[in-house]
Amino acid sequence: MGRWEPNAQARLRQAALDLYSSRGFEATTVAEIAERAGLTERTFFRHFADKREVLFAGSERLQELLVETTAASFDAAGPAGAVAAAFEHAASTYFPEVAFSRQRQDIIDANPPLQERELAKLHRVGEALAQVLRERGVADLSAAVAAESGIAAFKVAFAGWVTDPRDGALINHMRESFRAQRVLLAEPTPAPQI
Amino acid sequence: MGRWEPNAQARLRQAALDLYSSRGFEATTVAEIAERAGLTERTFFRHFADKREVLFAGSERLQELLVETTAASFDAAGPAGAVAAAFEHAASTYFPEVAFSRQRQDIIDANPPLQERELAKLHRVGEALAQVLRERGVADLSAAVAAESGIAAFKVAFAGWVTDPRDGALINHMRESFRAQRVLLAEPTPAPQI
DNA sequence: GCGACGATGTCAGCGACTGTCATAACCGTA
DNA sequence: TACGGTTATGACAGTCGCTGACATCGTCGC
Repeated sequence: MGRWEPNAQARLRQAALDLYSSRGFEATTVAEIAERAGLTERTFFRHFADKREVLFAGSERLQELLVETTAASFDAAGPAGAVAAAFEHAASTYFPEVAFSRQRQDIIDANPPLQERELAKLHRVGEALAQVLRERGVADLSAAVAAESGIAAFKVAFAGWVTDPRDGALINHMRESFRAQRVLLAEPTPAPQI
Repeated sequence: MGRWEPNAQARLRQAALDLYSSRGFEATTVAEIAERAGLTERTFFRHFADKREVLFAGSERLQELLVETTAASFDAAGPAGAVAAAFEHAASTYFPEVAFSRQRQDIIDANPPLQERELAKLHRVGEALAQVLRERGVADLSAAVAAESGIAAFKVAFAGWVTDPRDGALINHMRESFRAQRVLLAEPTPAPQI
């Protein structure tokens, strides 16, 4: 396929991860990444849209997975239930080892530009899930709220998992997070006026 | 204050908004903005951290407001209730006219980099609200979930408002969104296994 | 008036990202 | 085996966002 060695993209990703971890994201130039991978800067930008995207390539898979499982469990679980079920299913099948996720998250947490990209990816996932719900007859408002609320619970669960892996597998954090959400919002306190 | 004319920052912001609206965000260079404001590119970056920040300067005010009102209504409303109350209060006091918000949102919606920045700002608001709750004895998990869920409802409400202003004031969208969230998550459907 | 201080201008430079064209490897086909 | 088409890469130039360093202008207190 490539000109010389195979797996150009994988080599670029590995080189980027190494440098981001050691020198830091900002202090790493794309030229350095390319050089370490035995390629040129221009080639880097043919494989990744920008310097941040290296860390997020493959996230479409997660979105597809969530869309599929949400659609699959919608009839039985309803909007919010289907979204929760999808995230819990993904928690036990999609995510790599804690150690890897942790290393990746450390890089992201240390760099605002990367956090922005991560949030944007999650937001797109939310839009995709809302779309699934809408296609199944859920009203616009409810669909959006169910999807965004699912994202909210996921964010918290994932953050808790990488922060404190000794609490157990991601699936446990996920269940806890969704449960806490139900408990908190089930309280019959209509927001009072100020 | 300034060297020549006053209100340098306001002039820069206005110039940026005009150009972003007419030519588009990408097609506008910082040099053009500065020139239109009668200043230099370097001065632009003394007033705004980057090209995107022009659209988000002042968002600290919203965060402060939300933090204050969440703290104020916590005792009476509890975690989720206080967050909801804060957003509903902000909805009726903070946000400018629909027309202005709409124009601004059009710019943001048309440019992924700006969406990223907006999501990042909202995320920081969520962190601040979670911090408020934690300081009042709410457990980490519950605090984070309550705050993030509030952000979720707010996002939906705001999007609905700027999309369909004929549905009424932002406060109405906000109440509807939080109500929908309570209804959706109150359904006694524990997420079933897949 | 004079000196401290804050805001602006000027200049040089790095690095992310893009467009364009040339070139080297791969693939099927004759 | 030679050939032509396709695809990935290299090479080069250029734009633009953004920063550091230093000079300069205006304002304010004395």
